[in-house]
Amino acid sequence: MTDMDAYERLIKTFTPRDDLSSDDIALLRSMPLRIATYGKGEEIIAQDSEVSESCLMMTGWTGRAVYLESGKRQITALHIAGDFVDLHGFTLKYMDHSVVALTATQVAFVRHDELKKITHVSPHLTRLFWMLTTIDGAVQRTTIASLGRRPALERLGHLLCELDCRLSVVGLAQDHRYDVPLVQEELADILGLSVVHMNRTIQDLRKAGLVTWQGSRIVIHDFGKLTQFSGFDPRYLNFIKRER
Amino acid sequence: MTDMDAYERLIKTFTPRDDLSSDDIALLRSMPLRIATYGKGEEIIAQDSEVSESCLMMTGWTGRAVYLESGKRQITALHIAGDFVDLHGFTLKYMDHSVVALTATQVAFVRHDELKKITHVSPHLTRLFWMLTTIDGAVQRTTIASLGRRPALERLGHLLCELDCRLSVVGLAQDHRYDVPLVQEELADILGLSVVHMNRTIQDLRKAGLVTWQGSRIVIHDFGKLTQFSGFDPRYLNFIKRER
DNA sequence: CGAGCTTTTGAAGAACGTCAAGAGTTGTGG
DNA sequence: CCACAACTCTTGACGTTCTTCAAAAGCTCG
Repeated sequence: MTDMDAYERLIKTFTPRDDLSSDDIALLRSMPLRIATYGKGEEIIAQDSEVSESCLMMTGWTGRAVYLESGKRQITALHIAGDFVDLHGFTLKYMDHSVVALTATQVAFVRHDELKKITHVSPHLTRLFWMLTTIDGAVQRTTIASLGRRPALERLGHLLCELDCRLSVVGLAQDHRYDVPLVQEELADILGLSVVHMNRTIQDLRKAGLVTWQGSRIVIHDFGKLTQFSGFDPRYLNFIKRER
Repeated sequence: MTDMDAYERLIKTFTPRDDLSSDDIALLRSMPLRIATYGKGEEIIAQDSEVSESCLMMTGWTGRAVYLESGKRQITALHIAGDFVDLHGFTLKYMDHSVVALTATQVAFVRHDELKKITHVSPHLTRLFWMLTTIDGAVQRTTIASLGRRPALERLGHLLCELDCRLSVVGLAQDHRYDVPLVQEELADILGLSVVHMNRTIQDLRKAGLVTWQGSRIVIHDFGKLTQFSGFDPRYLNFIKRER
């Protein structure tokens, strides 16, 4: 994990969803990448800015944050290793949100002119990059359903199930155990709750015996039970290999 | 409006965001379309199904509905003329939500093999189709921010501002007047509220003097005031012409 | 050890949901 | 054209969920 290079990281983002040809891989490897690091709390991309490159997560956690006029903040998405945080910037240019490093973070930037080149030479890779943005949309729809129709406890349970799946795929969770290096205020901004209610909801989840949660370490005791309780169905994550 | 053909409709979806060359237009016109109509309440695409075509809205209103185990429903997006409701199905195939006709509806289906062909022959059109799905993502992020951090009244105000903008572009709103052919239960499912609270929120909005709302007819008295009140910033809709 | 951050607790209130019923509207069949 | 059924909107009463304010307790790091 530690010494995985950025190209391998990128390749491993695609392979759970479709096979890559050796030409595909060679083309990916031909793209220049710019590695950058950020400290905890740093802003990687500013809300309302215009972008000409997009960033792939190597290590750490980032979030997409929307700051409202009221001073409130909503984190609309959480990103971990292998996620292309702002690939939508390739077609939009305008950033409707900021990207913040929630932990120390290493990312690899790809210039948009390189992505544009790919749309000219590889329809298949183009569709795969496109797919990454539509999977992102699927995750967002699930978030909308959670925020709109699930009470706090189920919302939290659903998030933990999603993180379990996503972290497992990149080797950051085993046996339904993983670290969530976020403070409760950040979790509250993800789940649309106040910090106080976030804290009480976590305690409720503990009391329900569904998870052990000490510091940043989370252990899900009965994953099936948690998925059922929170209405989690992993299919929206599209971890399925098919021709795309 | 009434006798606009499906190709014109499609072209008009792109042109507010980027210019099309005559080759682009010819290519779009070469795609076979299948026109279909649906009655109010009919399901156009079933949740959890696999799709091999995507549909462009010609007339009417549709919504993306997620049905939860609890029996609750969340409408994650609203679609009107010119919207490509399930273009993400091209890269995902799996539908994590259903598409329902909220009014009588006419749509044009495009087969995915035709879209695939486009990825082989037109990088530019490919990026434009891709853009439609990323704009969709931007709208979803705004929805997440609304559901997570805005109280009911502002949430409703924000929705009305968004609809005003989107309907105006396709000629279905003038002078901040338009029709919303939805019952309050549907609005509640969009805004994540109960029907009763939806009703009271609409009444609050009326009392605040911000809109007149009789039957399906909505008149926004002071659009600037409403945008300010609800924190609406239209930039996320990406109605800006630029090279994509 | 102390400052600053994070978690936790209590108490009070606001926002929103649920239940139940009445009023208004629309559509349909006789 | 009327009557009735079904749907939609509205209102009231009450309960629950969640927020806000305030402060205490625990943790971390220099």
